[in-house]
Amino acid sequence: VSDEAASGRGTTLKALARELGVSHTTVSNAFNRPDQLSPALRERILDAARRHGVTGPDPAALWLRLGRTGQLGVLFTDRLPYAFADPAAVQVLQGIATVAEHEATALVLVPGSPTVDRGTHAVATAAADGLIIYSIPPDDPLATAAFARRVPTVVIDQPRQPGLPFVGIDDHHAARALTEHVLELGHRRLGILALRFTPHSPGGDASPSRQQSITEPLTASRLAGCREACAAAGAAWEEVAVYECRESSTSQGRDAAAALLAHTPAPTALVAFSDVLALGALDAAHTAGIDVPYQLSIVGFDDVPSGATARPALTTLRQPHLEKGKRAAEQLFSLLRGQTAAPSALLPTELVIRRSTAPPAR
Amino acid sequence: VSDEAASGRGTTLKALARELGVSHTTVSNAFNRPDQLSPALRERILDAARRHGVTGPDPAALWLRLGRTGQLGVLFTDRLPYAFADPAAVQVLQGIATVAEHEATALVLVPGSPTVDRGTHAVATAAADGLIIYSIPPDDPLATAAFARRVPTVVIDQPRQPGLPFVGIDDHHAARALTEHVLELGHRRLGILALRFTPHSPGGDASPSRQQSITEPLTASRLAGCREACAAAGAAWEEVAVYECRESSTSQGRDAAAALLAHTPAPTALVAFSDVLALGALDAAHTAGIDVPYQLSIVGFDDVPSGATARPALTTLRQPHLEKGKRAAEQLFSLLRGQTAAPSALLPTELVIRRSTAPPAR
DNA sequence: CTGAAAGCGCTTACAG
DNA sequence: CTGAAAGCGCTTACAG
Repeated sequence: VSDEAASGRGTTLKALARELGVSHTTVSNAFNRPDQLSPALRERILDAARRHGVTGPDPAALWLRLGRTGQLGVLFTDRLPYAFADPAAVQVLQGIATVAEHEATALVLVPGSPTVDRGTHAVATAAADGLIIYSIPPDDPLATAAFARRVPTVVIDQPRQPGLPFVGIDDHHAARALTEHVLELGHRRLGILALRFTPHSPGGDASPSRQQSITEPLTASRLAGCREACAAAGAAWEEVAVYECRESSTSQGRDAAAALLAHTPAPTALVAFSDVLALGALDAAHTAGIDVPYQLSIVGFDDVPSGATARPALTTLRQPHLEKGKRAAEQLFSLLRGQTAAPSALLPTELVIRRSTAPPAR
Repeated sequence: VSDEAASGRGTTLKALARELGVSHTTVSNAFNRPDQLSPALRERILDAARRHGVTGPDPAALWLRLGRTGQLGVLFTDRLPYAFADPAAVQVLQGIATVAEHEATALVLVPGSPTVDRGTHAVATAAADGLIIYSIPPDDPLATAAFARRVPTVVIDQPRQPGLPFVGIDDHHAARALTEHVLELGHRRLGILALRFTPHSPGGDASPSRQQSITEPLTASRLAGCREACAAAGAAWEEVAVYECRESSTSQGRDAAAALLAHTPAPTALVAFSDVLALGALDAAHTAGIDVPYQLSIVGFDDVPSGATARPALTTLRQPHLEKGKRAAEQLFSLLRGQTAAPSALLPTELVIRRSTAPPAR
């Protein structure tokens, strides 16, 4: 019974059975159905198992036999490493992890793919009984491969899929409320730090014509919300400068703010689609010697902790990230238990006014 | 060929073979050994597969048959959800994810356990070819269960295991350097916001006698470094107030600072074992109307982004978190490829002096 | 180029 | 209370 090293696998239950002179089944029962054998024999078997470092049946065999792995798959954006750069996204994952810990369930984080094929493979192959999909472009091969699995699935934010429960917020409404706040302060020349328009668009200053080509639903909804607020306030949308940020990072926020501020006339208020982006803009303003909020107002979106402690503290639109993750995980677990799917959840958002906004100068 | 819904599994290669009137093997070859059959037949098979939503062989069967899953297990602290609250820890995970994405490999995040049994089970059962262990107490059942797997394993920070490669920093030396900075400014009354002493200790003010019972190697090393610096500078260790924080969060930092500042005489400098803790202390000082750095110096440990943008910007000890994760993942991949283990890596650290430290008042 | 056979490690009726 | 048998879905020599 010492083929462990060679096989890369531990001692098998069968080997244990042979050693003890009992049947394969009996060893299995010792682990799974204690009532099927005498306590004495069971102890003898468990003892031998311990001696051989066997903690239980082989997980690969279990999966094949039982058809479940006890693990949840998580598609955490199409660019796994980038997602960790935004605390808002991390909170979503933390929410998922909170539920997973409680259920003693492991989480399989599936990376998207530089190359299409291998990415498809990783999702198709992920050892998971169900999937949580967070912020994936609707036409991404990752999403396609995920849906092809046909396992219980819950979607957070994007992509909404007919028939699948999702958890999210009303992005349109939220962006409108945020923009209204800025407009009500009297600003008319706005700059928007938007998120990406399509999975592979180049980023940068976005002419109105480029705004036609947006395929990312989240960006489209928010931009539409901004536009609606402007229309209601009688502010000309053509004069709103939009900059596309490819990812939510402070460095993109800095670049975007610098570009936006170089417009003539310069915007008096910047609306960022994430706090991380807004924090980058804040930094750019500091560097340029621009006083926030008296020379420039900046608003974010998300309400991450560092926005609250920034100087000036960031006005933002709060959304419940932790709750998003928790809800999605809970829904997935009830799906897995065969309960009928909970209805999709639209979570509440809230405008949080702090110190980074003020009426325009002059 | 429509048992999909029932079985929870997709169409099998066998079913495909039956439908096409070819052998099981031939279908397998279509996926794995294109040279074993005619291109025309291969296309016919792949076509049928597509029609049935079959993206490849069943992953469970593959794992059992081939003995590998193509996934990496990650034990990300013993309390998975808490780890996401510290940006430093998240950066480690980001480093791991960067390499994983590049290798198109999924990551299995295994939660620790409220209850021992189930936690043990989750590690024992994780669908992983190798393990990365990050910041787990040496005697945690999670660690024990992980080592029992006997798969290629790399440890980050803790617990160092004879025979296993690890990636980390010299905590003793780093803490000493940090403390020396404070001492050189002239401070003699220090307060230390330490990390937990043992997995289940209560936290709070830590008398010298309680300091004897530390089992967490990281806390022990750092405290020893502080102590050594004090001894070298002739500062009495008995007068250094130590507070044990159970986890690295701003709220623990606030509580710790409040408790430490209530000592008589109050410390003139606070040394925190993480930036997140230091940021909490900074907040507590603000709230109490204490001016940092002129009435109180605060130093952190880690160098997370929000420490640099805090007001005042945090003096800290930088450690390369991203690099820790990357190195560990790279070492694990070379282990998995059968290369000899790279030697353990001790990564460099650096004292970063910013605005949160100054000579003591008076 | 194709197909029948063995076996990866296990669980679950089922017969004793 | 115990054990022999079937089968989960696949790959890999091997014989044709």
